[in-house]
Amino acid sequence: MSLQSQLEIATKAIVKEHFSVELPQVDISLTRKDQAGDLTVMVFPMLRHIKGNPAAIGTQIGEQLKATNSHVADFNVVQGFLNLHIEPAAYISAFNEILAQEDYGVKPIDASQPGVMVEYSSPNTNKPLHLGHVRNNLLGYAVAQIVQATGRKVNKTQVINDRGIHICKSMLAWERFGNAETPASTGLKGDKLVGNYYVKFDQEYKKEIAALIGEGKTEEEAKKQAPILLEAQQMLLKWEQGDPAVVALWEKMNAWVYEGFDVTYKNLGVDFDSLYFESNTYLLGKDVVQDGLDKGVFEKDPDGSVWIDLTEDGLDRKIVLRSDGTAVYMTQDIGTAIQRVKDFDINAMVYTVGNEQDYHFKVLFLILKKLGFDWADHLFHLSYGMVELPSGKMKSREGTVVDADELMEEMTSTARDIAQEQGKLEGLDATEKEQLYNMIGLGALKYFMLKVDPKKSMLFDPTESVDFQGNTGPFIQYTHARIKSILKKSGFDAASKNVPTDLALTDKDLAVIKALQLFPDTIASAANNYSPALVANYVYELVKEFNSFYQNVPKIVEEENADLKQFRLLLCYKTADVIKTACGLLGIEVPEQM
RNA sequence: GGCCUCGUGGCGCAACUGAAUAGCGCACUGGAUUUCGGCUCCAGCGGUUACAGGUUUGAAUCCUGUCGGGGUCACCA
Repeated sequence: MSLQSQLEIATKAIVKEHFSVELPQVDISLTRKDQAGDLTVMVFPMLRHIKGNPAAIGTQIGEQLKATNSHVADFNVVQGFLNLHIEPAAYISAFNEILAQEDYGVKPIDASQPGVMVEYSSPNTNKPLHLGHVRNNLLGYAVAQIVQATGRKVNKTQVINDRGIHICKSMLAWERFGNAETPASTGLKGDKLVGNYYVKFDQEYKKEIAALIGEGKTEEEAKKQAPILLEAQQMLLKWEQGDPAVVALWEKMNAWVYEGFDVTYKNLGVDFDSLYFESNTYLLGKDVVQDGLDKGVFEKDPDGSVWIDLTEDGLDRKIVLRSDGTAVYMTQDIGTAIQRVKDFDINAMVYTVGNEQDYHFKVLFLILKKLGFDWADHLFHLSYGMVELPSGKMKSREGTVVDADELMEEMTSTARDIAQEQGKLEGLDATEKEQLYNMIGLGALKYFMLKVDPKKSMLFDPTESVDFQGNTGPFIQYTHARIKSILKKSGFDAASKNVPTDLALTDKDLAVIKALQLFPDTIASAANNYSPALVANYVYELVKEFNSFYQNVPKIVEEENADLKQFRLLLCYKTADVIKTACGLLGIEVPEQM
């Protein structure tokens, strides 16, 4: 149990004894650096339960804590802040506990409890993944890892939008202009090839529109009447009717896309435990509509369309079934959610989807709740903002798409330049070097994207992200590599893992222990908030604290006090370990040397 | 226009969800180390938290309004 938790319990007990009040919770935070003390008990929030002067209450609690708790060496009270001075020995024993844990910070999975499904990526199959997908994938994957680290089962999934007019457009253009090209014959990744034909379709479509306008039609008419579009719509109908030729083409081209996606996912370092194909799920949810009508949640209009009226909840009236009886997006999502709970042992779901769909998910979750599903309270829309580049905005419909593969390639290439110039790469063969460049380039990309609060739109600056200094992935990786180097040079032996509690430590030693101690709480909080940024910021803080220690402490390798030397090496060892684990949660690898 | 969301030093981001003098990185200025790794560390400069009210012992955070950016308002997905 962490020091904080122990002191929370102790404080509650004291308050109960001396003020006869049961506090629901006690806030204990790290003492600000400019104040004396280690941990601070917040007295202000107690004023709601205890009447009196905050300083006096603080003093009374402080005196009791000092008298009864061996960890508390002393205290001071400033206004409503009770600053506790903790015995160094308490930190040393905390550190000993940390050392004893193999997977410090990570809880083993409790298979008996229902899990969480985390959906991310969910691409369309008509074009390659782009910068927006990268943020989506990194966020979804990291959240999945973080939630899993708290001991919950996690199922990573994606909904593949494999049907619809968009893929028919690619299919049609390929059929017409493709000359039977294949990924094998062109050497192109399958998703790129199919994406090219999507672009080709659009070009032809625009030509036809221009021609029709030339014939005197309005733009609106032209857009609806362009022959190539009509043909694509025809193709979609045929697909829905199961036309063998169309289905075969559809299967062939989608297969190309999946091969391409697999490569991108592999390079990004993400994976999935299950897949949902929209071609299988797009009809789901219709049966629930009747159920909703019976329950009075939905209402039927005279034309046969079915709606839900959410005006009382401050939202709109939303359609859930068309007048021709076919499903809409919402119907499908309702059905898919229900299906997932049937398919897997889960009672919570996270949807990683851009913030342009905030409204959709608000409605979806509300409908599911009104339909009475008990798991509907545990749905979360991991909503994220757009990624912009220094040069301007990035969005697929504006044409200037940054391709995910190319982005990763560029990051690796930049990392290669920097590392070749200033890296320590002795003893690495060519393959290992390439792996390292890849690790650094991707680490830069991932860290930069994940350190930002998901819901905010962000600016991705590739150059800044690969900087070896500052708040970047490579800086963290570098620190890890350096620690490993120190351990190697020192002949460190991890077998002796017990630090004598009477060892005299400096503030810098203690500061690193304090930082290490925060790791489990950080993971818990990141999981509760579905926020990888908390983990990212934590690693950075830890790394800074370590560097400060490293700089201010005499050379460890030459330390003559054997106990102190071993302690400091253990501190290095465990710091490296936590950096690695924390980065792992973010999908970032850390090198042994760089 | 309605609804949602964001607005923090020149730039990029924090602030444990209401607490102390709003932190950090880049950039800029000085300094320390420069044989544990080229790095790193220490210090300085720089903010009326878009603006105006309000609630509170206490507000970047909650409420109201204004301004500005983004999103969304399909029997598309």
